[in-house]
Amino acid sequence: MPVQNAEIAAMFDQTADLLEIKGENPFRVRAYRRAARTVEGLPQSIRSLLSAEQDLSELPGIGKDLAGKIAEIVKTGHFDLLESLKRKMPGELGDIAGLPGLGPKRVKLLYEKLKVRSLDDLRRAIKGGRLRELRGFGLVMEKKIAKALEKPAAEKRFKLAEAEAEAEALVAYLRNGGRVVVAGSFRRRRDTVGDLDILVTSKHGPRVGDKLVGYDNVAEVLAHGPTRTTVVLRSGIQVDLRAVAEECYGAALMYFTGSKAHNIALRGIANDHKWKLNEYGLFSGKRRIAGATEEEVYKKLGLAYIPPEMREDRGEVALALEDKLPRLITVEDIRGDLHVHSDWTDGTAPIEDMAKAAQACGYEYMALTDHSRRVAMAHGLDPARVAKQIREIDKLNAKLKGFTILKGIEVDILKDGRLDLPDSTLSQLDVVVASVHSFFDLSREAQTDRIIRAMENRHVNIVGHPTGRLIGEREPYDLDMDRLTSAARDLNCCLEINAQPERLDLNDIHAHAAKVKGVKLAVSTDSHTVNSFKYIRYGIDQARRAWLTAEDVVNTRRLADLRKLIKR
DNA sequence: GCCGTTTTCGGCCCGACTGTTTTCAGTCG
Repeated sequence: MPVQNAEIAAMFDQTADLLEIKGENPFRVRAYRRAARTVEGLPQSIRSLLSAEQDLSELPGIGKDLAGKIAEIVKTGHFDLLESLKRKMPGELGDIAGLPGLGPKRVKLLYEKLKVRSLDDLRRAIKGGRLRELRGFGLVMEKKIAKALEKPAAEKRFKLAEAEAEAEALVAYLRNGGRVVVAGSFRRRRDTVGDLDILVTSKHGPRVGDKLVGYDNVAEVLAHGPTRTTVVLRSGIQVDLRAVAEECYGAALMYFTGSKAHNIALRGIANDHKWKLNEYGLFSGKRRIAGATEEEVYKKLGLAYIPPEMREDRGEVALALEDKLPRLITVEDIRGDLHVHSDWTDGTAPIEDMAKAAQACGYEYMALTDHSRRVAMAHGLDPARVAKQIREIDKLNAKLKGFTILKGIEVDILKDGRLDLPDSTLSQLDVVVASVHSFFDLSREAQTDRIIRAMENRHVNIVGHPTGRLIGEREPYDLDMDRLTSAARDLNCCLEINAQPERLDLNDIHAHAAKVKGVKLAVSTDSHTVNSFKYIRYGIDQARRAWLTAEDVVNTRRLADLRKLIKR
């Protein structure tokens, strides 16, 4: 089984954990972490880069040594350094370091003084009252750790849309005349959000922290200082509140938006100029030379303004230095939705209502793409009902002004890659979206073959929700994304970014990989109700994170151009 | 371990808060 990028990243992360506990040079530790992020965020698989004889040491944060180690892992499936570290100390030490209050130093102490090698060892040490006797530990910390062991912090990340609902309520509550803005991965529009980072500007900073502590939904207060307050809400989501003065707003917003790796890169640039960048501003000695707005700070650093969605240290800083950032797609660029259901199958509204809702979004067109017969639960259409629906759409189109309903289908991809409707039916349609709705657990090879075979049918214009994931509920099915995107390029078939908040599929990394290969994408809502068209912005969020421009997305085109573009 | 129009050696982001101390180390983001 070929090694995946994510597996290499995980090996590097674990290596970093163990090196850190061992007390290694912290910069060496950081190098492994940085490399893990680079590998993880790579648009292509390491395997394909190697077989194309690409020099891995050209990747950011990867030098000659790590390039060699990556090659070793791909070739052998093993990583010598990690394995020898694990021989010397238990691999689970990394898990222990994940507990609140426990970092590398204390874990090392636990291991050396109390022979704690596992979470169970730790439980026993606490029971025996041995923890509190260690230097740097105490009764309070012992209790905190015991509690965390008892109720393993559900390492939960929240869907962006869920976090948004929580954030909006909280922002409304905290509003105080100053600014209240949610930063962090929420502002970078990541598909899932681990915690809410809220920035407020106020002359009464400490009082805003007090107000947060008094919020109805607060379950626990983790920290509460004059400028920073951390709480956990009942839903389990953590909130970090930070108060700064107005003149620091821009620098603080950058600091709090992250990502951490992006911030480190910017601070490195500040360093090159003998300046210092922190959450209070950009400083030359003690003099603040920028900080009130983000634009000002980026400009002073010699960078173009980097949109939050790109701030992942995936090459955006280098592009900004050369003023070569892509112009990211916006919701306003979208001219139509190419994946829409009606009450003919599992949608809730008649075709006409869906069309009117789409038109109300300012769209020129939508493709009606109800399910095919195989998806029986949804009363999927057979050829006869498709024919009937086509006549219905013709009637509606004659009635509608300035709007076109495209005849379409979301045709089911069968287990062997054949389609659920005959070519004679598909050929009558304007837009064919082909999707997998069954047999999620095929082998990687079989699943990839299956979807490529479906794409080989020249009536197929778009592959719908290509990985099938449901965030937090169902893993993506096993796919060779490299082969899939190459096939999409060669066959001139589009891939979808499905904007349903629980799908967001393709994700940012895969969508970026597709773009890099020259594959066109469709950003669609998969709407089943008249109110779902608004989800388009979640799809656009991920498209922006994938660095897509309007050019990369087919449904930014006027209808005539769209027809030409998706024709095969 | 990475990286380089101030460097191939010597740097490597920066500050808040907590719990443990008696002036600060460790953790966290």
